[in-house]
Amino acid sequence: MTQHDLAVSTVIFALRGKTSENMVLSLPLVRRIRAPFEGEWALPGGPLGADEDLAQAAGRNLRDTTGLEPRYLEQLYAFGQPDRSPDNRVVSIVYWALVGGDESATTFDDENVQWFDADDLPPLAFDHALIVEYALWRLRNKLEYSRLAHGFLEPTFTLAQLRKVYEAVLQRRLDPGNFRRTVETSGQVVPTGERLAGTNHRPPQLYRFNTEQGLIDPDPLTIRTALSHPGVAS
Amino acid sequence: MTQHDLAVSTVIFALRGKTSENMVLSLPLVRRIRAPFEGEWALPGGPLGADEDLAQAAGRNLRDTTGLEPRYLEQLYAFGQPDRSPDNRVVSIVYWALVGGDESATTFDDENVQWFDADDLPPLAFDHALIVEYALWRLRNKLEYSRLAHGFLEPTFTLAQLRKVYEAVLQRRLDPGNFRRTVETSGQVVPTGERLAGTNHRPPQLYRFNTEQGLIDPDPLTIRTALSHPGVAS
DNA sequence: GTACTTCAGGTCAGTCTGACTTTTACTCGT
DNA sequence: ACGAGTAAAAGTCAGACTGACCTGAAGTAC
Repeated sequence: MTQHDLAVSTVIFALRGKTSENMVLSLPLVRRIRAPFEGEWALPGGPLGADEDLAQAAGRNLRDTTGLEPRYLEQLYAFGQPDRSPDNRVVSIVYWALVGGDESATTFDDENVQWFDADDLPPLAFDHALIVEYALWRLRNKLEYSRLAHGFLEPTFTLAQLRKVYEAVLQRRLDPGNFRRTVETSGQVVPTGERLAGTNHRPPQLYRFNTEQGLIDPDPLTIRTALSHPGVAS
Repeated sequence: MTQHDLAVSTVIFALRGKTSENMVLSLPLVRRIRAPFEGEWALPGGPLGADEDLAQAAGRNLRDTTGLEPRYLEQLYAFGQPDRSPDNRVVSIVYWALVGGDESATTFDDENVQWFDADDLPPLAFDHALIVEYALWRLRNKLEYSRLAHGFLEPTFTLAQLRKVYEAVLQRRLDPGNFRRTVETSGQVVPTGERLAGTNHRPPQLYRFNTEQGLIDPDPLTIRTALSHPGVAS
C-alpha cells in the first residue's frame, strides 16, 4: 500500500442576488498564497485529518475557509491524474455543497476569498476549471430529478421562490402553471396552510418540503443535513 | 498535505450462464491471504502506482487479478471512513467495470479468485458489502437511462439478446414489443441488415450500437472503452 | 402440411408534457 | 371608492409517451 498526498476540496454553490429576482449561481474561490499557481484562484480545500471522515473534512474545510454551513454535501469525484499538480502528485477527493442564499450574502473578512458567478469564472489553478465544470453539470442534472432545491431555500417558501431557484440554476424559464402542477403532484412539497402577505397580488401559499420522502440517488455515506432549520419565512 | 494509504479497488460485473437464457449477474472476488480478514472474500484491488491514473490503476488491477479486459469502466466512489480497516487507515477509490459474458466464462487458474452471484454473496471483508451494494444500485439505475448494456454484449446482437441483458440486470421481465419500440426509436441501436439464422423461428435482425451517440451521464475523465471489439455474432 | 416458436409490427387507452386561458385576491394610484 | 395591475391558482387541450395486448410473418420440428 503506497502513500500518497491526499487533499479534500469542495465546490460550494449558493444563489446570490440583491432581489429575489435575478439570483445568480455563485461559488467562493480562494486565492493561492504560494506556488504552484501562486496568486491564482482555486477551490477551497485542504488535507484530510487522521481521524476524519472524507465528508467531515469537506465540511470542516468549507466552514473554515468560508464561514458557511453546508445544507447539502455530496461527494463529486476523485481526481488523480499524475500530472494535475506540477510538482508533487496529489490525489484530490472533491465534494460539492449547497449553502443558503441568505448566509452567502456575508462578505468575507479575508480578501483572499471571493464569490464568483458560476458561469463567469477567472482562470483557475490546477485542473479546477474541469472540476467546477463537472460539478455544475452534476448540480444542474441532479436538480431535475432529485429534490435538492431545499439546499437553497428557507424551511418555508412559496412555489414562486422554489421555481426561481430552478430557473436560476437551470438558466431557463419555467412555466409557472406547469411547474406548480408537477411539484404539487410529486408530493415532495406540502402546503403549510399559511399564506405570505404583503405582496401586491394574491397572497401565495407557503410550502415546506415533505420530510417523509428521502432523496433520490443517494450516496452511500453522504451527510444529508436535512431540513432542520429554525427560521422565518422571507 | 498529509500522506495516506491509498488503494484502488474495482467491482467487476459480468453476465454468466450456460444458456443465453437464465443469465445471472456475477462478480469475481479474491480471497484474502493475510490479515486483516484473512481467508475472507474481498474486492480485487491494489495500490496506486506512482505514474498511474486512477482509472489505469483500476484497469491494470482488473486484468492482473482476473485476466479480463474491461468493456466499461467508471469511478464509483471514494471510501474513507477512518475505521473501515481495523489496523491502519486506508482510503479506497473504487471503480466499477463491465466485462463480456463470454470472457467471463473462463475459470480462474488461481483458486483464490472466484465468481459469485451478485445477489448471493458470501460475507465480505472490510466495508466491501456496502460497496458492492452501492455498485449494484448504480449499475441498475444507470442501465435504465444510459446505454451501457453494450458492455455485456458482442458488437452485433439481436434485440432479444439485448432485452435479456436488461432483464438479467434489472431482474424483471420486459415486454418484447415495447422494448423493441423504445430501443428502436431511441436511435442508440442500428440494424446491420444481417439476420441471425439457425433459430427454430423467424430469423431476427442483427443490430449494433450506434457509435454516433455518446454516453449520457459522463464521468469527467473515465475511460470509455467503446465498441471497438473484433468479434463474431453469437 | 401442421404445430410451435419468436420476430416484427400494430392498436388502444391512460398518463404525462408543454402551451395557453381564465378566474381569484390582493396592492397601488388616483 | 374604484379601476388598473400583478401574480396566484386552477383549468383546458393537443401531442408525446407508456404499458398491455393483438395479429400476421418466417423460420424449424415432426
